[in-house]
Amino acid sequence: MARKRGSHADITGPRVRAAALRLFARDGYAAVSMRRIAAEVGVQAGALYLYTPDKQALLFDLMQGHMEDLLAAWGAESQGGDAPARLDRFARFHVRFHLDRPEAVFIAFMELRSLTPGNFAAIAALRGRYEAALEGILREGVAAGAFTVPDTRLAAMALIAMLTGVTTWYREGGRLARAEVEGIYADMARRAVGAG
Amino acid sequence: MARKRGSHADITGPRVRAAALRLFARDGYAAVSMRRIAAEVGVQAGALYLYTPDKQALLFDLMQGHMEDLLAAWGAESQGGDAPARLDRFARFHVRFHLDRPEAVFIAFMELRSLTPGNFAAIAALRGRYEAALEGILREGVAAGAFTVPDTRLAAMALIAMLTGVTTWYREGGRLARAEVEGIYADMARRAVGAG
DNA sequence: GGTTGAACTGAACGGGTGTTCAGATAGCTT
DNA sequence: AAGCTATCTGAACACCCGTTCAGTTCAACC
Repeated sequence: MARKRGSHADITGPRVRAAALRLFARDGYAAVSMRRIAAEVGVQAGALYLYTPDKQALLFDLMQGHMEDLLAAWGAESQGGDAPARLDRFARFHVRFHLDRPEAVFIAFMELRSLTPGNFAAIAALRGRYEAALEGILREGVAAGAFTVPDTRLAAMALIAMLTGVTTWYREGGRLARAEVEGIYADMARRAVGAG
Repeated sequence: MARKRGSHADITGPRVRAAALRLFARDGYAAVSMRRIAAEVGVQAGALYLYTPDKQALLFDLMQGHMEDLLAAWGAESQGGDAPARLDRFARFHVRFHLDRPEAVFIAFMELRSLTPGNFAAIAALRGRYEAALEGILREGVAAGAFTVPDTRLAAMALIAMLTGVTTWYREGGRLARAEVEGIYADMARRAVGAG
């Protein structure tokens, strides 16, 4: 047999990435085989190589796309306001963004070690830009006397870890609504840096 | 060939666990082969099965041991004091304990999905007890009017995520000493829950 | 100093891995 | 209606996987 009915690159390509995202998030990059991804898409393993040069590139593209989405989304939302206002927006944005794409977040965090050195460096650089964005807000707040933090780098890492952690326990339809969760995290972040 | 010179179960057993810990933490459970672990110990793959029934049990034992160590260590340190004092001790303890065993922490956090359902439930239960310990402190503090937290469960998860995050960036011999890091994290935790 | 048994080897088992590629087909273009 | 090409199959490649086990060797005991 050969070409399937109604098959199309525009359809299969995204389906390959979606299947890879789901499976990498659930079982981990190393534990997922190309055959498994292909089965999810309803195709033979060889067909995947029409859409990715290899398995590593599939992972890298997912992670890079996620980090670029993250930076672009924050870039669109970050402008204006003083440090406390921007920290509040950052916290809410971070929680919202991460709750919207738990699988991509999970992969971006867990599969760094599955990247080849070159790919790792590229993702680490993108991540560094995001961390620097938060640290910039903290430095600005410290300079303006609005925040009390002995070390802005440490505080930025601590806040990001705290906020990202929401994905480990939050379940849709649970006790708390998204908006409440956003608000509570933003409050904790604000207080953690000593803002009134 | 067969038995090595000076070989002994008392020596090889711990070496197997140490090698597995190191490799699982670095490359991930699924990405590490039994042959790789064996090579690290200086033994053939078959010999590993004198020390573990299978690969899954090797992972489970490492994780269970870590969680039990964690609970026992906190149990020995938790007694006495009011809620703010206990929260301070918890934060410092958590940071210190995690900085002492970054590899075990990494595995306990990352490899939950590599566990069989039964083993997962066992580890999740241990983890739940630890989270409950912190939540207990928070509830006590709220009842005494010392903390302001709208949701103790959320706050407990947020604090643990924040504190555990120290392992992702802290490097020995870096800019900050351990004691400083402990103190800063404890301050952030205290303020995050609205304690004076 | 001979015997025993714990510790380990090395080969094998069936099956899975990422990746390649010649060949087949479905749908678009002309 | 014919031809073309993007899309996909199915088999094969060389290699790695976790696990088992008969056989070998060394250290400790009697």
